[in-house]
Amino acid sequence: MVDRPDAGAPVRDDRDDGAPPRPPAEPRPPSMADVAARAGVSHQTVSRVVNAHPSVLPGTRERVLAAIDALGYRRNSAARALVTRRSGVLGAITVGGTDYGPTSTLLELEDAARAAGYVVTVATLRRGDEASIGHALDRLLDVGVEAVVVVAPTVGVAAVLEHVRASVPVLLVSSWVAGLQGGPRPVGVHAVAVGQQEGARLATEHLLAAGHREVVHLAGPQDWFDAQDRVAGWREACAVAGVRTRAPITSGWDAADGYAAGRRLLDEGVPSAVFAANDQLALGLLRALAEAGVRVPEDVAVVGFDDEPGAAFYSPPLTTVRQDFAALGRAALETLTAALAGGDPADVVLTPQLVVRASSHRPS
Amino acid sequence: MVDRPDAGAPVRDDRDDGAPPRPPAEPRPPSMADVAARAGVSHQTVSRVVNAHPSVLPGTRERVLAAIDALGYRRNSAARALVTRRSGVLGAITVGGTDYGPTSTLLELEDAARAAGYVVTVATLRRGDEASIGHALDRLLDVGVEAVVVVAPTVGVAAVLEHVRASVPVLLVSSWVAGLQGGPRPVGVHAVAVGQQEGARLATEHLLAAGHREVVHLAGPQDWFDAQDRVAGWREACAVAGVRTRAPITSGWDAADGYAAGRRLLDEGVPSAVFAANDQLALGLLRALAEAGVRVPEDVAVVGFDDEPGAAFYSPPLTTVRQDFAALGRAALETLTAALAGGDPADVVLTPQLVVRASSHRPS
DNA sequence: CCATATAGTCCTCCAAGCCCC
DNA sequence: CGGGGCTTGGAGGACTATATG
Repeated sequence: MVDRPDAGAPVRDDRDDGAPPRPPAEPRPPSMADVAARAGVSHQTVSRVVNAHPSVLPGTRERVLAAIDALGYRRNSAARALVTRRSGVLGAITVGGTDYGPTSTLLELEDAARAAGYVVTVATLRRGDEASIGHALDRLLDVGVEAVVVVAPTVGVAAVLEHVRASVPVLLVSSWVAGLQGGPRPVGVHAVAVGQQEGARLATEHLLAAGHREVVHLAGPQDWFDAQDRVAGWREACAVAGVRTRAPITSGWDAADGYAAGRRLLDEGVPSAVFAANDQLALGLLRALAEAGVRVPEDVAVVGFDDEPGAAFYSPPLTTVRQDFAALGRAALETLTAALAGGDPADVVLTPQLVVRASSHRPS
Repeated sequence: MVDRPDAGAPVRDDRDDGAPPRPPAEPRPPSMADVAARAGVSHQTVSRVVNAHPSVLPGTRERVLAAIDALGYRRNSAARALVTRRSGVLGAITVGGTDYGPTSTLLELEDAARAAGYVVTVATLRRGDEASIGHALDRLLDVGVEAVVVVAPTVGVAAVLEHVRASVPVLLVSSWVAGLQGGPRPVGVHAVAVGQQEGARLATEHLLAAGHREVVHLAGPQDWFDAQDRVAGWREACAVAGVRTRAPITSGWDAADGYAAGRRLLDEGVPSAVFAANDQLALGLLRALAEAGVRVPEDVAVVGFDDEPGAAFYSPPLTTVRQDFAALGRAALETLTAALAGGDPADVVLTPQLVVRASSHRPS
């Protein structure tokens, strides 16, 4: 229901000086001054109305709102950001393409951000190398984000964060402690995470409790903090149970990697239990085992990580570790708002949850 | 390597009038004027340098760059956007949570946008109802996006687009023609898509060519343009082959929906071929069939849509329709840049590709 | 050819003005 | 006549563009 911008607008009294005729200025969106003129008030009053300031008479407010509606006015975010020094924009860098974990985290983060009145600008990277992250960060800072969230960080962020020098708060969605061992954490850098190590421990303990004497780990790329943490949790659980470990099989995050690892296990000797670092790896593994006629869970028990949407429908349905991405997104935003308010919020670590399905049912 | 902002900065000669002492202003990021002062030039010259304007002496440029580096200056995007009327930001609305299609499209769009110097602000909606889309659009326009991309549109966008009245170009990633039947397309609204109807036809024809006399369609939610188009393609292929169709089984997009549909088929009578509207539906269907001891492809042939990352590793590996999301993202961005340049780019429809795997191998 | 001054962008904050009781 | 509620005008804010030295 938006009228044409100039419908009924008061005629501007162009000064009749000998100034050269202006070029036929391309249609400029209506400004606060236009609204003010139409409503017969000052631009300041219009500002008060749009910012819900109390000191405006109901009648005046009505007139202003009518003018706003008639002109189709929207306030100019650039001018607003310029003077308030606040853009209302958060930046998010995610690594890992369309993988379920990063995608869900971003989704929930954006949801929480929207609820808090922010908007999220993204840089979705395929690879987490230093250069990519550096460029992405630069871009985001260039467009004036108030804070940056790095989802699914790889070791490359460490070096990059030195460079940023905390011109805005930075939030890592990752277990920091395990990540950047050694160096002190730069100021202005915070962290929230679901306990990856704990999740891996849960998965491994589940298999060990079922009587398996060895749990092979199919690990993710080791330049990911999360992948490192999952290795650590697996190792820890095995150590506590006094079970020996072979070196984890390291690869990417994809089903194809899981399939390749499965082939390798079939060659080298199939263990009775495998903990895969994510569900896609587990899916590929399941496929390799099925092709070889190895039964799951009768011959091999398999556990994944993520509980991605299809996991309950794999063959067999996959036991896995679920992360509460919604809670993670909320925690991320709370941390960020606290940091933006000048505080120094503590890190948050959420607890993951084991979801038991058919792929791990029977001990050998 | 960023010095503290005021290191070595020239002392400002505060005027000695009786003005009240300013409050200890919170540390303001360095402005162009600060850089200019430090480099001993005017702010305009600094502007020239950062915008790679030719008319600057090499020596001057050096001094300015040194000052920029020393102060850790970055240009203020708000001020820049204010005067140029260009934010460098595109808005993207996606519907469908973490589903592979929308996610991939967004990823590739962002990639193309970055290459073109844009940054993308997202609103990731779970549901595509009118209110959600309307709010999301409002938010994006409020932060000053130059154009809006709507990924995976549902019928709700139609009404919303009336409302927007083309204050910025809008791009639908969807087959428009099939979508908003009837009403004329609003000006400033463009469309790019992978031919959904064609993809569905390819899938159905593949099954029919293998000798199946009936292809049951497991459809997606019918408030999605894409779901409607896939139904149309399936129907068209069946009609051409002179094969009768039962009403498609309509549901959501999830594996659980596919599973439920599978159970229903098991009750009502299992056809020899099923075309599922996406891979997750097919996955759920495969699971239901496997549980009932129905073999795929021996007893039932199954084809999906999307070729999501795990599809090649389902049991059995899934025949499906692949969409070139990278090309889609590029096409989207080309269309948008053309529209922003004042043109009226024609719609783009890309061709999908059938990927044949084990799930459809044998005719009955 | 290079550099500077000046105007203009649109908004928010601050101080001052108006009005009416 | 003075005060509170409502409104106004003017001063930035950081940058680009258009003349001017």
